[in-house]
Amino acid sequence: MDYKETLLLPTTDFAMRGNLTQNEPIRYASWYTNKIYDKMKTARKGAPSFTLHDGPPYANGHTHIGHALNKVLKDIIVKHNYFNGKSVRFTPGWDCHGLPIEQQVEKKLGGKQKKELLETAKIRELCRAHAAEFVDIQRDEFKKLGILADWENPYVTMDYKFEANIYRTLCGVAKKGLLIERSKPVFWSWAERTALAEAEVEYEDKESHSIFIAFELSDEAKIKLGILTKAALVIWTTTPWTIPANTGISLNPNEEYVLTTTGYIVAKELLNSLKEQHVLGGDVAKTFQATDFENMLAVNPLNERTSRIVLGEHVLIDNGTGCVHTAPGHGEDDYRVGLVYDLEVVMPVDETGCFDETVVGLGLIPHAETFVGKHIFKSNDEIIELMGESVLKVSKFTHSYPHCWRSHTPLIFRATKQWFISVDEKPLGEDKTLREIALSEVEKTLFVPESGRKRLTSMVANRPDWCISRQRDWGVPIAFFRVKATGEVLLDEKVLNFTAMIFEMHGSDVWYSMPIEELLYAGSGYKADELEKVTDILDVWFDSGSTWNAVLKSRNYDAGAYQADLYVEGSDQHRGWFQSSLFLSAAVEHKAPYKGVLTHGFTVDEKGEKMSKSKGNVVAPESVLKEYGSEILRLWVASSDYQSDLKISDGILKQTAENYRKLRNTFRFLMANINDLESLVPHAEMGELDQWIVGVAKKVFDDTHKAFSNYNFVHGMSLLNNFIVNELSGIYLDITKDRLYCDGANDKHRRASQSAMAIITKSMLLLIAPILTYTADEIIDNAPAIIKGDAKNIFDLTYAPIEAGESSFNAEYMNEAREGFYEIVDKLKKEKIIKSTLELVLHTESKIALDMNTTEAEDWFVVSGIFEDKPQEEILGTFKVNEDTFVISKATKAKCPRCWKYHSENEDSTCQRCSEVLSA
RNA sequence: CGAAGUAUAGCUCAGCGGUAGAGUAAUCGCUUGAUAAGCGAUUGGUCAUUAGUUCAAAUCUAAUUACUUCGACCA
Repeated sequence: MDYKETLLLPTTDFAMRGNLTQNEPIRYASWYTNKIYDKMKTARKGAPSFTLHDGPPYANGHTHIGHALNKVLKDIIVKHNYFNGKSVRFTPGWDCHGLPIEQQVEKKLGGKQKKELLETAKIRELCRAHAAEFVDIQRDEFKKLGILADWENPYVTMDYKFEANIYRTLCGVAKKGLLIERSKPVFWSWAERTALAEAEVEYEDKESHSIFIAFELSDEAKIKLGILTKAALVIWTTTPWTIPANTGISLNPNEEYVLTTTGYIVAKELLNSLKEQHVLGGDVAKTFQATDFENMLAVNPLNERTSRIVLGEHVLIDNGTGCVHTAPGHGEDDYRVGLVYDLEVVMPVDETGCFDETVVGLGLIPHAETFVGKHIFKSNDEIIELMGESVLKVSKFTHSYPHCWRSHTPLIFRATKQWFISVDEKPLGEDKTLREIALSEVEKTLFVPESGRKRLTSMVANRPDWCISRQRDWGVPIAFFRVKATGEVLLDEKVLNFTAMIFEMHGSDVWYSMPIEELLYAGSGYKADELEKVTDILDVWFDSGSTWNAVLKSRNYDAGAYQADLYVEGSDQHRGWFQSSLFLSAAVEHKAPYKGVLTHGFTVDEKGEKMSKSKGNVVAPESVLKEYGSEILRLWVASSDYQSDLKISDGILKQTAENYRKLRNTFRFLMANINDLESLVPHAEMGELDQWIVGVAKKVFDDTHKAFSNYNFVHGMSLLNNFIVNELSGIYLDITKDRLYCDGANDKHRRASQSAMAIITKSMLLLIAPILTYTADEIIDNAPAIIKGDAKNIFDLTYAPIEAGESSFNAEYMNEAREGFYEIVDKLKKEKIIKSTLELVLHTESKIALDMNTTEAEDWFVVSGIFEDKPQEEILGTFKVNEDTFVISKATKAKCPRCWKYHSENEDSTCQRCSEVLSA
């Protein structure tokens, strides 16, 4: 007789294989059509809230694996909070303005010349369309990852209302008195008449002058230094045309400088080299520290203007003279040191690269009138000539020099009027500066990992004023009116409010298309023809830095609360979004926009190297979805340590897929085993092993849950995985098979073990639901009522910790016994002495083993008996636990044909238990 | 060049002063009543390198190397 039919074998419709690549898109589509995100909001109405504020990716190009990591991580965190009963919001966003899009559009148009033929308004229209296209593309790509968010109402920084709110944030900063206008040098192409970005600069060879010039110390300085002779600092430069704009000379604060017998001052280190070059002669007359010269004055030999001696770490002593010509209007380092010493920014060059009236007004060059309108590069020789004997040496040489990438003409550094947010001013009504507010807010913020705090702190502490203006087309305009006559900017609140209102209705593009009179409200009292528009746009960091205001504080989105609970971005955003958001929020609201900041590393290949097309190690999200499915990608995110860089490769994904199968199959087996369970057996009535596994599960799930709540998913997943492999699947699910399959359906042992499994299944299901949401939802589709209740899908459920009572089971001892037993069993099997452990019985003096319920103890070892007396049969092996000996021998009874335990009187008849079950 | 982070078995990660751990992969075996599954056993590491502190270092300190990120018209 075949007894298989009389057993209660596991049954379920939940497939062993997920077939994820096929099935995920179907389920995801149903989530979106059934508006699951909205239902999640309804389900947690009135519950405590959790706001994760999404940082906007740039709406250009397809998403890569780094985007996928970022959004999946956010999704896991949001869902973890949701499944723990919180009311969650996740409004995704996109950054839409900025140069890269402008450049893409330019490329499509076929070059800058063609672009310049178009009106700014038309260019902006094309940029807008480009960004909109990629918002759609990226949104679809994110949705394929199973991310639940308000995809219908994302925030898009080019939306009219959004642009208006960026502008309002700017006005808010201005209202606090933190907005200032100041000159700052930028890369400038005089041929193209435009500022350039670093990426638009190419280095090419150029022939330049090499010129040494002596700046005589002022008489006052000489007196202070006790110098009676001629004494001139010698500077070296390759750009004679910047000498008119000289306002300082920089020395290295850590160097010694010498006065020569011939009356020149240079760095001691460089004296010999300068003598060899025949720049100057003589010997050391006197030695000084650089600091001796600080704030003293020298005289510019070209125009007799004074030049302040300052100290700067940027001064190198590997060439030149150690005395660096400093013109804050024409150099980045010069500008910075100039800020420290408050040097005057002189900038007498117009946008075409010619000297302007300034040279006359300030008397920068003798006979200045002849230089007005003259190109700077054509003025070099004349300027050198005008300095006469102060020029110690002139030569020419070829070096690598920045050039414009389009016109291939040499660039210059040119100071232009820019808008800054002053970091060291106090916002109106506050007694701390913006920087101090930001720093104290960083202290209050939660950082994951903690090292982010230090990183952000040092960046906030050291950053200069924030230059927020850009000379570009595609951005939110710094929409201020300037009075033509005075240059003064109108910050009239009513004017600003009206502009914001117009932007809200028509978008900020109208700044370019509408005439001034229409941009002013009726009855403003200002005359349009006396005003001009500021045409600069805002740095895109200002856009994203405003999202706390435009998204969380405005009522335009259902996006959660300001301050957000958490910001989650890559570690590069310490200098980006975390900082721009912090400063704007601190400026206007005097607090950080976030309570917590979580950063993750970058995705790299298996060797830890960054992905690049040329290396061929790029893992595209699309190919992962096609090969493995989004669940595998999500599990990869959860099982990787995101605090440092995340390695991904095909091999790593294969391993992740294996782990997924283990998880999936464990759930399948659990469900299959409890499919006929209708009510739970109380904990006190469970067997020792059931109580034990429930207790272990409780501990593990509590720890896992805690790890997840601390955003430590790697650790949680590893705890969970260990439990599943070792205790649950490895032991408990194996040793309870006899009672589940062979006992009567309603046998108490069977029902108790099923109850333990049901308790574990439900808790574990909700634990992994934030990560493997697709799978959890599929499980609910196939789950018995004892798990499912009246839930329609996984989103109807909430995680609850296991409530476990006492367990008397001595797990440590019994585990050791089990290991000792299986070592011997392995040998017996390899020697073909036995095929199954059920052929064996144990004899022991162990109180712990003997005190257990006999069936429970047999099942623990999967043997057919445990006895106190000595074996009659041949001893097959012995092992010890502590001082207790266990002896293994063959069972004396016959194999029951139904349950395979050696409990029968003969091989043809079933054992007593099975006989009873069969006759019932 | 400067700042920050990371480095433990082929892979993913624990351990963070007291004799190197788990899972996975690999190898071998059992099982066909979880079966494109399950169970067991075995192999595998100078804890990046070097030098210190200490009775004792994977763990603390310093330097070095490799990789990654950041270093303002660029998201």
